[in-house]
Amino acid sequence: MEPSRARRLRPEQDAAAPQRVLDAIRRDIIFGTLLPGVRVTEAALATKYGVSRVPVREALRALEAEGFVESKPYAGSTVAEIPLDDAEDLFAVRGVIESTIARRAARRAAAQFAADAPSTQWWSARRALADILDDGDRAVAADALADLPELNIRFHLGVAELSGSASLAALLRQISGKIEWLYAADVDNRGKQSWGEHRLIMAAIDAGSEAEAERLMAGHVGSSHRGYMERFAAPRDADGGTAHRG
Amino acid sequence: MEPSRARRLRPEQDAAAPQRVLDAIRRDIIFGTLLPGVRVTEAALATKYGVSRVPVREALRALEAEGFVESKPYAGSTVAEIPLDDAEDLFAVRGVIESTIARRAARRAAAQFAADAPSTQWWSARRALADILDDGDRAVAADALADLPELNIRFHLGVAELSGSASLAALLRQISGKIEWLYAADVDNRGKQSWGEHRLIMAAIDAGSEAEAERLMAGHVGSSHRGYMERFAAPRDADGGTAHRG
DNA sequence: GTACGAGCGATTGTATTCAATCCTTTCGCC
DNA sequence: GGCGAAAGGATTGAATACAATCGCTCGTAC
Repeated sequence: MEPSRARRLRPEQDAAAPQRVLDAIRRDIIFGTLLPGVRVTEAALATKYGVSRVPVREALRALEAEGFVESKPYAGSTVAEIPLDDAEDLFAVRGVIESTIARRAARRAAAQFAADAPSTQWWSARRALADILDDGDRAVAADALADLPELNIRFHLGVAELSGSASLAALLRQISGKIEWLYAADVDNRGKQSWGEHRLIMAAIDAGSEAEAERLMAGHVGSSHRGYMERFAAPRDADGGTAHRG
Repeated sequence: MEPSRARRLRPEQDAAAPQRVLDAIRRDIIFGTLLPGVRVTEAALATKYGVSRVPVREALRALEAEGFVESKPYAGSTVAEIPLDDAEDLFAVRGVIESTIARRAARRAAAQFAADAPSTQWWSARRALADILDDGDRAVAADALADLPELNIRFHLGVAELSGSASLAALLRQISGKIEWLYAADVDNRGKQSWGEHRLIMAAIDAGSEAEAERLMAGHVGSSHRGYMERFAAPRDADGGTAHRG
């Protein structure tokens, strides 16, 4: 299972190269290494990550679907603008998706405990969530706030996994990148408090309380929403218009 | 330009081959030509559509992101099951996305009419919607219900275009395939009535009535939801379980 | 007769190669 | 001196070639 480094004498066949490149580029965009408007060429990325252009192409297509880059035929790709205008909509939709996910997860947890033998898949997802919660607590204790955006999105995706709804999980995955983007911009403000709410949500899911899990998740997302808007949207609220990208 | 039947002296650079292949495969899945569980190989698809494996790979990746196929490394892709279990969630999320889109579209329409010169982009989107509405009316009049699923999704995507929210449009595009899938399964039942509601929504948007547009769109999606569930989910409701795919 | 393992065919993942298109620069003309 | 058009370089899109992996079948041992 593990890619031993001794085995890599010639292969270069990772079978995960596109995913690795995708994560790396997205990370660079989210944390500001790649600034909006910058043009990215396939050849440069291929050289940077030590692969050929084919995996890079797949990664760029995925990033385009996620809204991180914009491409035109034969004209290349550029990094998209930070979606400030869309933040309001994004939070609204995210609230519904995540609330539904939380309800589903609680229902499924109850079903798993009722059954004689919980499914292996469910258990491994639950264990992964426990680890994520511990890692996040350690990061908070050590003031390592830079680690929180990734842990945050992994927690939410983990809950989606636990919910068992493939459609909802795919949808959340679709917008997870932008959520992380917005989260990273506000992590120094609300990061610690926000992380603390995760254990309450987890407890409600474990208890099988559908309504409680849904309510807590809605509140969790709503708080992030308000915090973000107060910090970033307030100055632009007066003119009532959108500030950039027409 | 045209793919001559002579030998491929020149490789025919379409620059749109992946999109064409993507639409074709998705269409085959939606309309039942490709049945769930069937294994699809890249080579076969490449031969069928007269392209190489590279564009086929891109199309398969996109289909995977949309949830139409499932892939494992080195193990190939299979057509996913019809998402009956997820239909409930899908309709719920879709309701929020489309309601928000309708509200946004009405707001933007009012802004366009208030300005001296509406933007070219807005006008072309509005014109396209008018054509779609006419085409749909003709299809209904001619009892050509098979045309409605595609026209339906084009109408809703067109409204998203009109809303000006790139995030919401991308999100709707993400689930549009499955919406069309569900719609096609129920078009003989609710197709005509459902189509008639589109002009009411369009009128509310043109009038700039945000609340009205949102209300109508929520009702429109909600009706589809109820109709679909009454037809497909009711028989399975008694046993309280999910029937397939765990 | 059944279970286990090695060999083989089939299929995917990536690299390399070549054609088509776009963008920039420069040359010619007004 | 300014403007327009064509040529060249740069970059993307697709096809072909090759390496790595998986699933299946056949053979063998128990």
